[in-house]
Order: sequence, then structure tokens, then C-alpha cells
Amino acid sequence: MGELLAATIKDVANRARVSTASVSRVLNGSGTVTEPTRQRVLRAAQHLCYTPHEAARSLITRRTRTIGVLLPDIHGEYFSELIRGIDRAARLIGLHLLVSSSHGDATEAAQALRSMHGRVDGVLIMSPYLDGTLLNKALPAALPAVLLNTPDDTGRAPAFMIDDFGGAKAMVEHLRALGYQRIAHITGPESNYESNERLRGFRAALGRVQASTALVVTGTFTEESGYLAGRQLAGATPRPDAVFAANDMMAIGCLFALKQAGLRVPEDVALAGFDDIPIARFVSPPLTTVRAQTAELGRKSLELLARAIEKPSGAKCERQTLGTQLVIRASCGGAQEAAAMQRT
Amino acid sequence: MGELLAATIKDVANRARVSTASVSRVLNGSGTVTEPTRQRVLRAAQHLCYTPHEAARSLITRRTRTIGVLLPDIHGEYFSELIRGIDRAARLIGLHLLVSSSHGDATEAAQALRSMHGRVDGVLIMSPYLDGTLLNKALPAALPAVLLNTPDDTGRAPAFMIDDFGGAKAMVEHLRALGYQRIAHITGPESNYESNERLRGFRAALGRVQASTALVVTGTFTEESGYLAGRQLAGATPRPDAVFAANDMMAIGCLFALKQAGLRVPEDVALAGFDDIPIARFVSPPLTTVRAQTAELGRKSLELLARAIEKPSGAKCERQTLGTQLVIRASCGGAQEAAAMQRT
DNA sequence: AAGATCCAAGTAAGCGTTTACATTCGCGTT
DNA sequence: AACGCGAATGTAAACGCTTACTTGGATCTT
Repeated sequence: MGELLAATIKDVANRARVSTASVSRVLNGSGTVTEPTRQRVLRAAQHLCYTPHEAARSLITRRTRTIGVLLPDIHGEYFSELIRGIDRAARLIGLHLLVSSSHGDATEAAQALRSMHGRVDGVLIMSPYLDGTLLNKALPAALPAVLLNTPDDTGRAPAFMIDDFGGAKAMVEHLRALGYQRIAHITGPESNYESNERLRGFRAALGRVQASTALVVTGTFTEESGYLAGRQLAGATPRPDAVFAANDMMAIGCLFALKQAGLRVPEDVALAGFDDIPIARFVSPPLTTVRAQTAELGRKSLELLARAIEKPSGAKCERQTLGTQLVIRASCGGAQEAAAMQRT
Repeated sequence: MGELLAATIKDVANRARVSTASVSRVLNGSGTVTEPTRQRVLRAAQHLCYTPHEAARSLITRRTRTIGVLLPDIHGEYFSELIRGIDRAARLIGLHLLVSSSHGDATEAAQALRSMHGRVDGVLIMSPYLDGTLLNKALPAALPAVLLNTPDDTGRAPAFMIDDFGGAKAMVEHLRALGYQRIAHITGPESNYESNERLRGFRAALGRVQASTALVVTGTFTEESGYLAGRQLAGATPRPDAVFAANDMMAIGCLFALKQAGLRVPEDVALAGFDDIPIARFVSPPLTTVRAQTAELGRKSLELLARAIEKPSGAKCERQTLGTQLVIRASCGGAQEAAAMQRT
């Protein structure tokens, strides 16, 4: 009697002197069993420390109670927030999370997706790189999926979006209302969907004429890239009187560069970001930003996915957009006036 | 011909006019196949968008290429860093991550652990609550495991630890060397292992006499609790001239409270934290803290686990401790002198 | 040219479950 | 006392894969 291998349902059946079917019935509460049998099975299972083998179980039930999460990265506060929202919702519904991240390109993401076949009941995908064709290719037709902030050409799956355009536009309009004239923008990666939407919002708020002359520096959503952009902007002539970074991390990097260049924020240059990551209110001066409901985005996506798994028919491939909210802090000055404006 | 269900190996075999065995051989590169057969199989597989069903595969191979990650929480910068380290290492080795978090108590963690049977090849466990008995109960004998910062009474699994004691001791000694006399401490949750170790380090650095009179406030590792502790400390008489918080988040909360009370940091009260989370250098003044190699901890743990899975024999149940490092910033003053000291 | 050798491909068992179906058993009817 | 019936239990077939073993030719040896 080697205790090397984990006990199987057969072992339990033997010990309880019943068939495996009865064990299964007891453990799943399905079918009918007499109380004595039930007790015997339960005791046997407990004695053997029996735990069902999930792979075997899901092979036949065609359910894994697991959902796959495909992210471009897992690092930083933004993803931390997102995963938090997803995780909470999943835990509430009783779903496991199989995460896969850090695929730099669409091919890698597709690869990761394939390797999830038979491991998950559905997938949550955030992949700014994955274009429609590749996604269709890699996504098994029957696999429920929900897209997060992912450009979707195909209508293959429902999608949740953050209103990147609207948020950026509102922020730049706010800056203009405060009287800033030369507003610069630090973008995210060029191939990134959200980055492009925010840039579009930036331009829309400025209007065609100003947009054409506005100072736009390309970043990569990292603090480092924000720092470099900040140095560049600090030395530009004419120097911008406000900088809108496409995310908070870059704004913070930029803040450092500006300070290092001897510029005061917001007196010399105003600064604004996007996301409202937790750090944003801790930097000095606290960062004015656009609040994206990141955790909420995660939660809602997961819930939608769970519903889609429950009844695959009801999945309308709609795109829903989550609104954003201006968060006025000290980094762009005029906090009081702005607050007053908000109220009206 | 319904395309509703995903193609199986049988479908591929039929289409290529070979047996399923040959398909398997081609796809896994095992056994021998002639080139024409190979081509036929490959074409058939591609045409049908065939992807192996991982549950079925792992049922027979007894390998899932997945490792389970059990965390007490998933929120915040600390866990973000940790997961990042784990994720990177896993990706490098080609392992999937099944994460399970937010179990408040040992029972929930044990439950989560059981439900991983048949889904994972091994587990990474960080559970400050899980005591030895429960862990032994829930951990299948054959399941490779590595513990992270978890008190382990059993020697059942190897463990990686952060040198909480040493780090805390070094920090408090540093504060004393700077001339601070009345050093207060904000602890983590009472039942938390790391929290207790840091408290122990704090006391050790003070020596028995001073430790007995030192001001110690209980927190919960959250910013909120740090804030409350900060308010309490700001009003204490005699007021401490330095505060050492058991983690950075609480230090930041405390910082707010101190500022709100009109105290200057570090002139009126010095402040230090633990972890060196990314925010730490962004707050104002930048936070002096103990750098715990969090991502490194994740990476090393995963690598050890991977090795243990590879050859279960070689797993010595040792505990390894990762050193910490003092990070001197402005929040406790004397940065220059301190830097000089470090150099010697 | 017949037997030995070897390689490619097929056959089928089995991984640990669930579940449709078959069987058995006890019991109330007639 | 024979019958029928429902409840409890058992039997065995899947689920989709891998792999030990078997088979069937082709090639090589003598």
C-alpha cells in the first residue's frame, strides 16, 4: 500500500465497498443514495484524503470552472488594479484564474491562447496588439471570450472599453479652460489602441488648427519614457505651459524631469495624467488625472464572461464603454476654480 | 459537419487517413514517422485548427505544466512585484500560472489548495495564516510545494524567506545611529508572521530596556491603518522623534497623518518603512526603507519549485533567507551622513 | 531465396471522472 | 403468492489524449 499517489475515486469506492458511481453521487449530491451508504463513502473519502482529479473531471463534464486571462503585461499599478477587479469577481462566482501575460506580440498571445484549450471555460483578453485576423485565428469558435480595451474589427466577442477618447478630450478641455495655451502630449506606444484613442481625444479638444502645431512626444507608457519626454519638453522652445501624459506612470516620470530641469509644477508647467493609479495622489504635487475605473473594468468583464459561459446564446457581441472622470489635484493648478466648475 | 465543437485528434487522424497514434507522434515529435505522413498530418491539423485538449493530455501524461499560486491577497504593489517575479520566471520555463488569492483564513486557503488537485504540478504558497497542521492536511503528499514567507513548523516543503528580522533590526540601528532617541513602531497584523519578525527586529535593535518602553502601535499593513497610527503617534506625549512602520504602505499613511498634524518629516519626526515598493521613492519626502527583493523572491521560489517538480527526490526542505538592504532617502534625515556610512 | 532485422504505422489500454442504462432489491398490490 | 414498481446501486461507456505493444512490409544477411 504505497501512499505515493493520490487516492482516486476507485480507492474510495473499494474502501467504502460501493461502486465508483455511488461515490460520485455522494460527492456531487446527484442521484439518490441511502444515508448509510452516504456515511460510508464520506468516511472513506475523508480517511483517504480524497480530492477529485480536476483534469479528469473536466474532461467529461466539459467544465473547468477556470477562466483564462490574457494580458500584455502584469506589472505595475494599472494591471494590479485590473487583476484585482477580475480576481474579486471570479472568487465571488467561484472561478479560477489562469493568467498569461507578457506576450510582446500577437503571435505570442495567440500561442498562449491555444495552450489554454481544455484548461478554461472562457477567456478575458486584453491585447492591444492582437489584430482581428489573428484573434479570429487563435480563438476557437466555441470559446466564450470578452475583450478588454482591445480594438475589435470582427465582432467576434463582446468588448469592454474605457472611454479613452472622451477622457482625454475632457482633460485637455479642462486644461484649456484653466487658461493653458501650449499644451503638449506624451503618447503611449504607437501601435497601442488606447494610446491612439487618447491622442485622438487630445487632438479633438484642441481643434484642428492648434492640434496641427501641438507638441507631441512619443512614449511607451513607462516611467522611463515619461522622464525622457519630460526632459525633451523642458528644453523645447517655446516651452509648453502644460503637459498631458497618456498615462500616470509617464506623467510621474515627466514630473521628475521637470523638477530636475528646475521647473515648478504647476507654476511653470502644469501636468496631467491618465488612469488615476493609486500612486497619483501621493506624488508631489498630487497628480491631476483621468480616473479610469480599472478594477471595475475587470469586474464587469469577468461577470459578462461568466454569463456568456452560462448561456452561450445570450452573448451579444456589443461593445460597452465605461465612462471616465476628471480628478482634479494640484499638479495643474487652479484646483479651486476647477472644483467650482465641476459643480455647475 | 458541425463546426460547433473543437476538432479532436480523431478528426485530424481521419482527415489525414492515419491513426491517432501517428497524429500524436507527429505533433509531439516522438516516435518515427515518414515525411509524407508528417506532412499530411500537419496539413490536416492546420486545416481543422486543431489544438490539443490540455485536460485530456494532462490526464494521461500526469503533467499540467501549470503551477498554482496561493496568495493571501493580490492587491497592491507588494503582490504586484511578487507576481511579476513569479510570472517572468514561469514564462521563461514555459509554465502556466493558476492564481488563487484573497483567502482570509487557513480554511479557505486549504480549500483552494484542494481544488487545484489535477490542475497543477506544484504550488507556491504564501500564507501567513496557514499553520503547519492545516498545511499538512491540505497539501497532498506528492504535490511539490514551495513556501514563501510562511512560518513552517513541518519541514514539509522548502521555504524562501525575506530576512524580516535582520532588515528591521538594521533599519532601527540606522535610526539610532542618526541620533533618534524615541523610536516608535507601527506593526502589521498580529497574527502575521512577517509582521512579528519585523517587530522582533525592532526590539532587538533597541535592546531590552528601551524595547520595553518603546511606543508600539498595531496596524494591518494597509495605508488606512498607517494613517490612524500616525494620528495616534502625532498626539502622543512624549512624541516619538522617529517612526518605523512595518511596511511602506503604512509608512505612507502615517506620513499623511503627520503632515496633517502639522509636523515636518524628517525635521520633527523621521519616518521609515519596509519593502521598498515603487511608490516609496515618489512620495515627498522620499521614503527611507528596507529593500526586500520581492520580485526576486518570486523568481527564486518559482525556479526552485520547477526544479522540485523535475526531480522530486532532490527537494531538500531547507529554508533560504533572502537578505535585505537599507535604502536611505530623505524621510529620516541625515541622508548624506548615512550614505557616507554605507560606503565604509 | 529464406530468415533475421528494422522501421513505420496501427491497435488498444488506460488516465480518473461522470452518467445513461441495467440490475437488484424491498415492498405494497391484487 | 405472484406481480409490478420505484428506489438504490452497479456496469460500463464515454471524454481526448499518449504509449506499450503488435503488425506488416521492406531491407539486409547468409
